[in-house]
Amino acid sequence: MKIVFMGTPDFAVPCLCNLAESEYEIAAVFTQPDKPKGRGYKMIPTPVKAASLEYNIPVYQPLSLRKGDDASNALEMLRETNPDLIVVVAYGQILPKEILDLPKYGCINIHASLLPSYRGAAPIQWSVLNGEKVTGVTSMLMAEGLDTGDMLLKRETEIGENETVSSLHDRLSIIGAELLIDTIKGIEEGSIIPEVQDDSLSSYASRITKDMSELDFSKSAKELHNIIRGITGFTTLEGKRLKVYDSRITKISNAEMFENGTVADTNEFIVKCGDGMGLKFYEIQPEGKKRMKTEDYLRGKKIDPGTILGK
RNA sequence: CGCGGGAUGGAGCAGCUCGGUAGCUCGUCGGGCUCAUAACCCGAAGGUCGUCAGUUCAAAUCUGGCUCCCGCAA
Repeated sequence: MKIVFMGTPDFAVPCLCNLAESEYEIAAVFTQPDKPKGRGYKMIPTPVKAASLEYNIPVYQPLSLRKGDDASNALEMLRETNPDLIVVVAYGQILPKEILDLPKYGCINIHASLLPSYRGAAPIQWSVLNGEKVTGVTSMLMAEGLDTGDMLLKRETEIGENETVSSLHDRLSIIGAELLIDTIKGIEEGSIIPEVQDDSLSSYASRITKDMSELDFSKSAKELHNIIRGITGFTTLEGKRLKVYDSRITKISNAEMFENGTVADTNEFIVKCGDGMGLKFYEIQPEGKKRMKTEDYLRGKKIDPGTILGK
């Protein structure tokens, strides 16, 4: 079985590695072009590119698969390669019909949700954001619509009450890598019966934007906790940005004494939220500093009683 | 050369403006108190103040270069 792999971020790397170490042949890897990123606008290779180079697999980075010279070159290259299967994992580009129809077994995709729920760009974040208790990974045959193809295999996993997006992401990426191998085996053996998605049950996980992660303390502690877990919250403390990576919901006494967003307990960094519950910050990152446990932060920094966040 | 913050015993910080004895909150180790303890008391170890050079009688502190970390923006 000759395979072409398409993927870009960290999530796709375990899939690529599993495949590279399997009996299957990866003829080529497609990933998004390097872009100037980060401080100083340095060019950073995508995680999938970095991994591909480790395995000495040729990497292609067309600007687009749908239009321009890059697209026609890519199509031509794919025709020459003539893969039996194209595997797409968080590639970040839409595949045109000519490519979808090209491989003998078609194109399959690994998606980090239990389809038809959370189709789209940010399924992991949204499942945490919405406080879901269960999520999973689905493999599917790709169709022209976004994550609408027929489903092949699924695997579930529970989301812990205080689980953060990073641990869930890592777990799903491992599960996805296993599911990918199982799916390919199943396709070869012809043992999988594709299942059509019920569009009436579908939901869409749109891209996450900056403003969504700003902590608004008029919201309930639970909502804020989910934002922190799902997309990392931020607020301001004494005019400086404070990222919040991990938190716990707690009760606070005399909640009515405090305005929303007040640090009700300065020894533990518990903040009063809109529903009268408290949110204890567990892991934070002040501007210009490293990410650290709140416990460590408070050893050096004393918060003035009555401090209100976000102002 | 996109804008900005930072590097001080194991952790988190202060000290730098106005150069001259290394500080704070913890942790660690030893001892004490206690039925007991993460509580309390006493004591100890542990730092060439990121790195290289310069100014100076004297540099954590002033000047310049370098390395690494981080926030914003993309």
